[in-house]
Parts: sequence; structure tokens; C-alpha cells
Amino acid sequence: MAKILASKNGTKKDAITQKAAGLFRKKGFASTSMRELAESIGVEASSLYNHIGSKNELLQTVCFKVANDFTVSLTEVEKKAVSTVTKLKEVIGFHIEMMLNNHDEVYVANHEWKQLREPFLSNFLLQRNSYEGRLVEIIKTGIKKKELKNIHPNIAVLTILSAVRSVEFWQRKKNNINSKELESNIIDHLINGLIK
Amino acid sequence: MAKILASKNGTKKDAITQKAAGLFRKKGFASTSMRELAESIGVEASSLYNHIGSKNELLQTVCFKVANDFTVSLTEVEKKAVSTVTKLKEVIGFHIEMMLNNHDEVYVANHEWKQLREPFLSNFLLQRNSYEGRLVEIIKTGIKKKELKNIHPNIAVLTILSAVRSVEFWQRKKNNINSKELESNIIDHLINGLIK
DNA sequence: GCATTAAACTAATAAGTGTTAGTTTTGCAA
DNA sequence: TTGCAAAACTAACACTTATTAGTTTAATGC
Repeated sequence: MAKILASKNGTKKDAITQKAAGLFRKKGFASTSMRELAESIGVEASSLYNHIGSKNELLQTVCFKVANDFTVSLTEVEKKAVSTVTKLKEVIGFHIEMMLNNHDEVYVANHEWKQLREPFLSNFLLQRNSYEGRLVEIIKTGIKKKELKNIHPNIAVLTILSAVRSVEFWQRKKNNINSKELESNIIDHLINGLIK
Repeated sequence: MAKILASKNGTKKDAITQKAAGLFRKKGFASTSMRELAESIGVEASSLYNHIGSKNELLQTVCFKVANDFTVSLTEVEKKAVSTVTKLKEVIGFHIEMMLNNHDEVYVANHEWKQLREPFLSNFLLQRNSYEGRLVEIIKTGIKKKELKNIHPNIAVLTILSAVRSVEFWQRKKNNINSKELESNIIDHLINGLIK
């Protein structure tokens, strides 16, 4: 009869969601059972339902929290009066730091969104398409301003968004590598491939 | 009582494996049931077991086929008497073409390997670590020969291996984009970020 | 036509799934 | 100390899971 201890400054629901994100990342959403999740907390499976609505709701919470964080950050960057290159650097930097600081959640949003149910699935994809579209616009502006080479903007965006996921692998290797070094290497690699 | 039609130049097991790869990609390994797989073929689930050993064996077949293809290709590239840059371009090109021509299989190997059971899981990771290590060596050579900037080789390798996965997204968008254009854009982006 | 074999079928098993109902315990406020 | 609500518990439901056993059908070689 252990109690679910609420994480600092968070509800018990938050504590469950956090544990769930960890398990979903390690084992995958479908391969994680509510009994496993409950056990990792030290409670019976049915007790979880005093705090959450359903297993799928946990996934929704994780995915949309992440999606929202990225959207908000991008909006901030768009507002700034800086060069395209600076904007891109900030976006890439934010992705890398999100993956370093919210590893489980970002990983789950990246890998398990397929398991979302409608209408959440469509909603999630819509939000991501919008995000990508706004990045494409930034790059188009950069080309127009001759800051960037005349590359295909859509390809560049997807290349960048894929490349930043390399941080996932560094987590896997329990890297003792310096975070800042990691970040600056990736940014340089991706930006130097774009600028004139 | 429909029969499993063997795909051209392949056994019935191959036909099942191919269908399985498609479903595993679309829905994930754990979320795909043998009944679904059977139905997609037009047969009862138990009938599959006349041809295959287990559900997990299907995943093993897919993952190790892909891993082997990459290993063989890399060995070929290593043998060639060409510059580091050319070698890297060929490796990147091979990744992109594999994803275009064997979309389901490569996707499954990239996303569902976690569901492999021991000892296959360890084996798979070993093979991938070895692959990454050999790419690191190529880059180290390129730095020594002053073909490449003095970047961190491990970071560069993971950035490249992540970036090539952007091809996944193009499949998702049923792109009408030219394959060659896609390939050359990605190669340029990644290589230009590395060379002096 | 007959024997053999490949490969389908039906039926069942044992385990695991998310989730609900109903009950008991716990901790706090009055 | 009592009353109440939060949150734990046990037990069960209704399915679904991969897989096996045993049987029947279809195709092949002689």
C-alpha cells in the first residue's frame, strides 16, 4: 500500500506520467503494461486509475507537452530580429537541449506518436506539419536574403530535424562528452552545409 | 483456404516476412498481431506456423538482413582506393538508396530492434556499434589527411547516420520529389559541413 | 489410382491485456 | 474523536495474445 509520491512541484498524475515516459522510451508504448508501470511506482495497476484516465491518455500528455514546447520556442525565435542563420542555430540548439533535458519525453514523442488514437493522431501530425512548414519559411527567407545556398528548403528542414536526433544515441552511450561540445559540433556541421 | 503465394523468386516464408515488415512499419511490432498478419495474407494465423518459427523470428530476419546489407556495403567501400570524401558520399548514398528501395525493412530495423530478444538484441547492437566504429575510422583518416575539418569524429558519424533517416519522412509524404535530387541535396548538406 | 507430403483448417490453451466495481485503508480537518 | 475524501486494495471481466495439437484438404510423383 505504498503511496504515489508526488514529484516536487507536481501532482501525482505528473509523477505517473514521468515514470510512464521512461518506460515507454525503454520498452515502447505497446510493450509497456499498466501492471509494469504500477510496479515501477510500487502500487497496484488499478490504483493508477485514481489519478489518470487511461493508458493512452498518458501518451497523449507526453506527446502534446513536447509538441507544445517546440511550438512555443519556435514562435519566440520567429519574433526575433536576427539573421536567418542565427534563427536556425537557435532552433537547432533548442532541439538538442530538449533532448538532453527531457530525454524520455522527446524520445517518446518522436517514436511512439503512431500509437496515438484519433483525433489525437491527426492533431499531432497537423501540429508537426505546421512546425516543419514554418521552418521551411525561415530557410526560404535565408535563401532570398542570400544568407543560404540555393538548396531545396524542404529537404534541408527534414535533414536538420533528423540530424538533431543523433542526441538520442549519445544518451544511449551514457556519454561523458561535453554537452556544449556536442551541441556546437552538430550546429556547425548542419549550418556549414547550408551557408554560402 | 487461400494459399500463401510465394513472391517471385522467393519462398513463402519470404512472402510472409515481407508482409510482416510492412505491418511492423505501419503499426509497430508489438501492435501487430499474428491474426492481422495472417488476415493481410488471406489465411488463418495458425497456418503461418507451417512456414515460420515465431513472430519474433520474423523481426530477427528483417533486422539482420538489413544489418548485413549495410555491413557488406561498407566493406566494399573500405576496400576502394578513393578519397575519404568519396567514401563518405558513397556510404551516405547507400543509406539513402536502401531507405528508398527497402523502406519497410530499413524502417523496422531502425525502429523496432528493441523488441528483439536475447541473444539477438545484443548481437544486433554489437553489429551496429562495429559499423559506427568503422565509420569513425574513415572520418579520422579524413581529418589526418586534411580532407576534413578537425571535427569530433563520433559526433559527425552519429549526425550523418541520423540525418540520412530524413528519407523516412519523404516516404511519408509520398513525395513526388526526384530521388536523385533528394540524394544529392542530403549528401551536399552533410559533406559541405565537414570539408575544409 | 495411390501414397506422400505440404499446407491449410478448427479448436484449444495458458498467459496477459486495459479497465471497472466494490471495498478498505489512510491522512487530514473539524 | 469523528467525518470525509483521497487513494489504496482485491477481484473480476471481457478480450486479445502467441502458439500448439490434431485433423482435413490439396497438390505432387510414381
